Amino acid sequence: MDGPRFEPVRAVRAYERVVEQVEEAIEGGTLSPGQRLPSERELMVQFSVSRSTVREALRVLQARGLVRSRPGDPNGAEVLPFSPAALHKSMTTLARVEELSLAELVQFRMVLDSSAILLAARLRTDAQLADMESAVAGMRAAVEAGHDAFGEADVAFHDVVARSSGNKLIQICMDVVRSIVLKLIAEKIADAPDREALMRQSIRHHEEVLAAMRAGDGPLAARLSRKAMYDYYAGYVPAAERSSLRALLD
Amino acid sequence: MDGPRFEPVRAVRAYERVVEQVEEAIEGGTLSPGQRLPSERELMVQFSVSRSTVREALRVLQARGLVRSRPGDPNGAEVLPFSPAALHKSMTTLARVEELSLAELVQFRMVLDSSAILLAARLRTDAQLADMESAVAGMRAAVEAGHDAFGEADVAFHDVVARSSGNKLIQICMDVVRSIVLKLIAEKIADAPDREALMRQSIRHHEEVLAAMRAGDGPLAARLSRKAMYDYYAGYVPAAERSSLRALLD
DNA sequence: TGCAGCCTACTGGTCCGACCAGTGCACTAG
DNA sequence: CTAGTGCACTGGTCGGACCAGTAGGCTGCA
Repeated sequence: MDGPRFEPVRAVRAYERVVEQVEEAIEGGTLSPGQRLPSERELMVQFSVSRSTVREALRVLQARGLVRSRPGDPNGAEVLPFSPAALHKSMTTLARVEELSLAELVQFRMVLDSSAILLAARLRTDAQLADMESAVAGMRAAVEAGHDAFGEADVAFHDVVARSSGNKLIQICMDVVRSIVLKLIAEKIADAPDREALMRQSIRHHEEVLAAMRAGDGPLAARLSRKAMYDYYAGYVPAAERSSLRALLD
Repeated sequence: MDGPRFEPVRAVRAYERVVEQVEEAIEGGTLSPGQRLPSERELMVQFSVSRSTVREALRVLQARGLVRSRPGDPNGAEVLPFSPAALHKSMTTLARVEELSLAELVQFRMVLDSSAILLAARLRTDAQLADMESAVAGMRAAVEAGHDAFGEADVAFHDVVARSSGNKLIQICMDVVRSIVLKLIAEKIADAPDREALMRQSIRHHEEVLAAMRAGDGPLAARLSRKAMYDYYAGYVPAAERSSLRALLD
């Protein structure tokens, strides 16, 4: 026997215990979205801490996207429904701190997008397929309307696909990573010399993927989507890292 | 013309502007990990706000994993290197709020793991392959040593694979999702009646995957890994959702 | 009776000043 | 030269104060 092994009691600050309790109440369902927390002055009585402490705790909870408070609101802070905002934030930070290269982000998109397509090809409903059709139609219509509209239609297509995959985690991550990638290369895309040709090629690619999905051939659709994304983004990735992207092509 | 469209100026709180400035300094590289922020009393002079405001800002930055402060430290808060802790936290919340089912998490792991294996099969170095071999050897040795040791060896294997994929984002997401899944079913696994048989089957699966990677057959290795993970986890997933997992098998 | 407008009692946001328990460093006493 | 002791800081917490908002009840007019 080593004798009783005592853990070092790391000092736990007061506001942390407040955060903990509220967090458990929310995650445990005692507090559900839409409900209100007591006012700060009431909380400071219940927890018997000062208002500063209560407020620091609320700031943390707010940063985690769990609650929101509005000045002047006669009720206390509002418990929010979950939103991937916090996830989005931390992933964006990860990318911004330059820890992530564009190649890694694009590669991740290739993985997620093709997986979503594979799943959607097998699990989609007819209504969802129709939504995809109309999204591609929207892309066609947007060629003339300028680059912004085209981008939006493109995003709409991938959104439908992500929803059709039936996996919310894939959907959220795709959304997050896509917006990061688009922000990173927004100006480069706008300056592309042959924008219209790129758009038409992109539409052709989407039509091919869609056809494969309609036919129920998931693996083909997935393969086509990886190829399409490679063709679209490879130019923006430093040549040295392109081979790691090609490793995902068959 | 609609006339000039004015955006509603949503009230931006003082502490938010403090957060913003510090965040930009960190993400822009002006402040790099290991460096110290000025003390709270110094910050309140620089930003000309009260200490409460400074502290609320610091709480937010701390919640985002960007800084850490220690009581009594003669220097100010420390700028932290990026860690996926915040990512982990938000994804865990997402899972706890019951927004994410076990099936979705396992499915996501199947996608990420098989993609990492596909990439690793093509991009791995010989040293990394050797690490994988020894990880599997560790799994064999751990069968007798009990379930915890086996789990650790298993994790070690997948960690090497993730590193070998060359994609930090895949690596981080795998780590986060894996730990969430393992926590969700930890007790169920411990109670499994035929633990040893499961371990031996798992080892066989890993050996097959490893053989395919050694041979450079990425697609085969990826397919095997999806199958292996399905076999391992399907039992814990409600029957109704299993079909969505099978959609990833060929 | 009906409604427009004011009034009040709250809310959160910010500030100030104070105290405490830690920490590191310089200085002192041996 | 070193061991020990203060001191001057740090962050954590507290309490009180003021402000600009909001919502809902109340009043007074039509």
